Amino acid sequence: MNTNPKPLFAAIDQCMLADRHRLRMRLRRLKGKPLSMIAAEIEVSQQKRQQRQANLPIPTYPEELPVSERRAEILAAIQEHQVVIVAGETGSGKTTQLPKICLDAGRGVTGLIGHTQPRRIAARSVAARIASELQSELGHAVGYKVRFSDHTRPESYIKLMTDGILLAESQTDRFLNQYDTLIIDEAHERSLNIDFLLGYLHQLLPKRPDLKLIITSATIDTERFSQHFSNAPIITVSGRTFPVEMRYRPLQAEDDDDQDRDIQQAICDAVDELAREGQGDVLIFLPGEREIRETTETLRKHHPSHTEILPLYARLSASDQNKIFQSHKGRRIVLSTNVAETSLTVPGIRYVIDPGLVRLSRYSHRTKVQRLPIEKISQASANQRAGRCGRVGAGICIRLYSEDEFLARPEFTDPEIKRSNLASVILQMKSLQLGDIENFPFVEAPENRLVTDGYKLLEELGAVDARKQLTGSGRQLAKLPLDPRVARMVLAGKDENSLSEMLIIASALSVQEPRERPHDKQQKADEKHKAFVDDKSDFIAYINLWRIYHEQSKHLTNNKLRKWCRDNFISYMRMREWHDVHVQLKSVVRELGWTLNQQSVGFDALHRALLAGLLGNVANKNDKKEFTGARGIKLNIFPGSVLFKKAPKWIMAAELIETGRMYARTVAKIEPEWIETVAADLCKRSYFEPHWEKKPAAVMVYERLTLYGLLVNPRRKIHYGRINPVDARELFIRGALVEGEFNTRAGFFEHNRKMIADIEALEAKLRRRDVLVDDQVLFDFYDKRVPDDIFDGRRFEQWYKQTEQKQPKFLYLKKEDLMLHQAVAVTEVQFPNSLDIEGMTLKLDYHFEPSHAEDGVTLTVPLPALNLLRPQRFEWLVPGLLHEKICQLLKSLPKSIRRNFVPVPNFADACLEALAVTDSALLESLQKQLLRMTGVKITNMDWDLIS
DNA sequence: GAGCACTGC
Repeated sequence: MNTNPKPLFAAIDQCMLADRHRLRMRLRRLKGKPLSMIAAEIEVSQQKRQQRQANLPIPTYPEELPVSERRAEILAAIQEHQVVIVAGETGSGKTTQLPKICLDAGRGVTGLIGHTQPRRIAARSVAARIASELQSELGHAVGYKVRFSDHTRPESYIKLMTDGILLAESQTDRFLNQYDTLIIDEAHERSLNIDFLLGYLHQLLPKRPDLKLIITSATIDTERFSQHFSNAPIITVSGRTFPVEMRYRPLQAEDDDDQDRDIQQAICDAVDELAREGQGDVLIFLPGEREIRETTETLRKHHPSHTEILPLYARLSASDQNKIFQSHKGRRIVLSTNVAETSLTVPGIRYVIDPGLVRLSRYSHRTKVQRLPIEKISQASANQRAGRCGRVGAGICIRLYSEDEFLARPEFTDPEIKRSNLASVILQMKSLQLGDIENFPFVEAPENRLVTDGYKLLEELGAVDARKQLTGSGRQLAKLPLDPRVARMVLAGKDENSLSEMLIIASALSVQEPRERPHDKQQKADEKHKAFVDDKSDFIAYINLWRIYHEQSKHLTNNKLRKWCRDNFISYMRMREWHDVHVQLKSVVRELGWTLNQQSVGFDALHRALLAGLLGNVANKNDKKEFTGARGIKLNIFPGSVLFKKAPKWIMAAELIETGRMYARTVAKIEPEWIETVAADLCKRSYFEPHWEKKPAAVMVYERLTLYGLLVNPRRKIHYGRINPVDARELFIRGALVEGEFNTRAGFFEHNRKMIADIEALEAKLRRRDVLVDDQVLFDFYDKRVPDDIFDGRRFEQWYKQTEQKQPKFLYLKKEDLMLHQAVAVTEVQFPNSLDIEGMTLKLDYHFEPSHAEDGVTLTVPLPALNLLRPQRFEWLVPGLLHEKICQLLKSLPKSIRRNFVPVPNFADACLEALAVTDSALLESLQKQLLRMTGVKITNMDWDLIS
C-alpha cells in the first residue's frame, strides 16, 4: 500500500489551479491512509491541464493594429513581471489583442484568463470579437459572464466579464483560483468596482505569486497604477486615431465692445463655424435631458433646413437611441449627455462641440445626501470628448471655454470612491474579512469622513455595531446583491413576513425607472400610469405595475407584450431587467432559507419593513407645509410622486437626491409610531418632569423622542424606574413615604402617619415649627432602610411583606426619630385637648398658621350650649399659651409703666403662677396681681390691645 | 413642478 504522499504533493503542482488547494487539503487530511482515491482525482486534474495545453489556440494578429507591433515587448513584460500596465488610446487594439498575447505567453492553461470590462455590452461584444479572431464559437474558447447569464465552459481559455462579476466571485473564491491571469480593462474609468478590485488584487498578489495581472488604461494617470503595484512597468501603445484640431471659443467676449454670449448662442455659433468646414456629423455634449431639449429647440429654429437633430441620453427608449446608428442624408447633429463620452460610440462624428459641463454625482458629507450638481469637466474628460471626433478622419473640437481655463481645470475627474457613500464597499470588505477600510490598499484612499459616514449608515441599518464590527444581520445583508438600504428592507421583509412584496420593490429600486415619460407626451404617459397608482405609497405602485404586467405577460405573445408596454409608456427592456433581478433575488433568498409569504401582507406591515431601510430618509411636514428630514435638511416631494399634491404629515423616501432642490423620490406615508418600533435603538430620548403618581403607585416621567433631530413624539408618559432607578427611588421615597401620597395597608404607614400627626399637633399647641424633624430626616430614615432596587409601589409592597416577617416594625418611626428636642412644656395641663366648662367637655383644636382663619386655639361648642358660655373665660386661653399672651400684654404697656416689669418673661411667669383661671376678665386679674407685686397701678386704658 | 453614467453576491 502506498502511503507516501510526497510524490502526490509534487503532482498537485501540475494540476489545474482551481483544484490545487482542495487537493492539497484532502491529501493532508488523509495521513497514512490509502492514497488511491485522491491519486485518481489528481490524475484527472493533471490530464485536464495537459489537454488544455494541447488545445491551446494559436492566435494571429491583425498587423494594422498598433498593439501588434509591440507584441514581443508586452509578452516579455508579462513573463518577467507579475503586474504590467498597458496604456493605450482607443483604436490601439489593446482590448482585443492583450488576451491573445497572454495565450502566447502560455497563460490560460492552468487557469482562465479573466478579462474585465466596465459594462455588460462591452463584455459581450469584446468576447464575440476575440472569439471570432480565434476562429472559435462564442462561449467555447472565449466565453463571457455578465449578470444573469454565464456563457463560459470548462474548456474556455478566456473569460470576459464585468468588473462587478469578478468582484462578486471574490466573495466565494477568495484567491480567485480559477484564473491564472487577470486583465482589468479601462482602469482609468476608476469606478467603485475597479478601485475596489485594484485594492483587492494588491493584497492578493503576494498570496498568488503565479497570478499575472495586466491593467489597461487610457494614457492618463498610468503612473498612479504603476506606483500602486510596486512600480510595475508601463507599456504605452499609440492609438490609431486621427488628429483633432482644438479651437477655443470662450463665452466671454474678447473685445470689450462685444457682448458675452450664453451657451445656446455659443453652440449656434459653433455649429455655424463647423458648417463652413464642410460635411460631417456633429456631437454636442450637454449635462442633462433639459439642456438637450432646450438646445434642440434653439437649433431647430436656427437650422430649419435638412439638418437632422438627434437627442441621446440613457433614459431614452432603445428605439430612439438606435436612431444614431441609422444612415441618414445631410448633416446630423447629436446632442448627448456623458453616455457618448464612454458608454456609447456615436458613429461617423467629425466634429465635437464641448461646453465643458457635466452633471456629476457627488455625496454630500454635510447633508448625507447624494447630489447631482453641474460641474466643469476635468482635462481628462475634455480630452476624451475631443477624441470622439478623431475616429473616422481628422476632426475639429470646439471648446466653449478658453485654453487658459482648460489648463486651470483639474487634471482628472475625481474617482467615484471619493464621491460616494461607502457603506456598500465597507459592508463587502467586512464580509470578506479584508480588515479595516482605513488600511485597505486603495489606489487612492477615500476621505476619512466618507468612511465615517459609510460606517454610520451601516450602523443605522444594524449591519455593524458601535465598535464597527459586522453583526449577524450585517452578514446577511452582505449576501444580498443590493444597495445596503434596500438589502435591509428585504431582511425586515423576511421578519415581517412580507418577502413576496418586498422582493418586487427591492428589485424595482435596483433597476432604472421602467415608466417612461417622453417630454412631448407627458400627459398621455401620466394618464396611463394612473392605472398603477396607490394614493398613499409610490412603493405600492411598483407592486401594482408588476402584477398588471405579469398578468398581461401570461396571455400575450412577446410582440403583443412589447406593444402593451409601448401603449402604456413602459420600458419593455427595463421590465425585463426588473424581472431578471427579481429572479436572482428569489434564488439568493431561497439559498438563505427564507420563505416567501403566500398571503398578501397589509400596508402597515409592508411599510414598516420598508422603513427599516429608510430611517435616514424620513421627513416631517411643518405648519408651513415644508418638509424637514434627518439632521434638519429641508426637502420637497418629487413632483412625480403620488404624494406630491396632498402630502401627509410624515413620509419616508426610497432616496433623497439634491438636484435643483432637495427631492424625496419614491415616497410613502408613514405613522410616526412606526419609527418608535422600527428604530427603538436609533431614536434619541430625553426625559423631563419626573414625578411620583399616587394612582399607578409609580414614578412617572415624560419622554421626548427624536430621530436625527426629528420630533417623533414630544411627550409620552412612561415609568421612570427602568430609566433611572436611582432618581426614581428617591422620588418614590419622597412622594410615597415622606409626603405620604401612597395607598397602602402596610402597618408602618398608618403608624408613622399618626406619629407625625401627633407631633404636628404638638407644634400647633406650642405655636412653633421646630419640633418635628424636617423632611430630609424622614427621607434619610427611609433611605437607609429601603433597598436600591425599590422604586415603585409594587416593588415596595413585595419587599415590605418579606422584610416585615423577619423584622417586625422595622419601618416604624419612633418619637425620638421625629422630634428635634424634647418638648417638655407640652403637657396635658399646659395644652389640654378639652375644656370642662359648665359641666360640659368641649374639644380644643390647635392650629399654627398665622393669618389663617383657624390660627390659634379653636373651641368647638354645640350650638345650644353657646349662650351658657361667658366670654371672659376665653381670655385665659390654655395655660401653655397664657405665658406668651401675658408677655405680649406687658410689652404693650406704655414705656413709663412697662419699665417696672423688666424682665418681662419673669414677671409673666410670676403672674402665671399666682393667678388661677377664673371667670373674671384676664386684664383685671393681671392689674390686681401686678399692683400687688410692684405697687404700680395699671388701668384698662394702658393696655394696647390692637397691636 | 422634474435626474449624469454605469454595475452586482
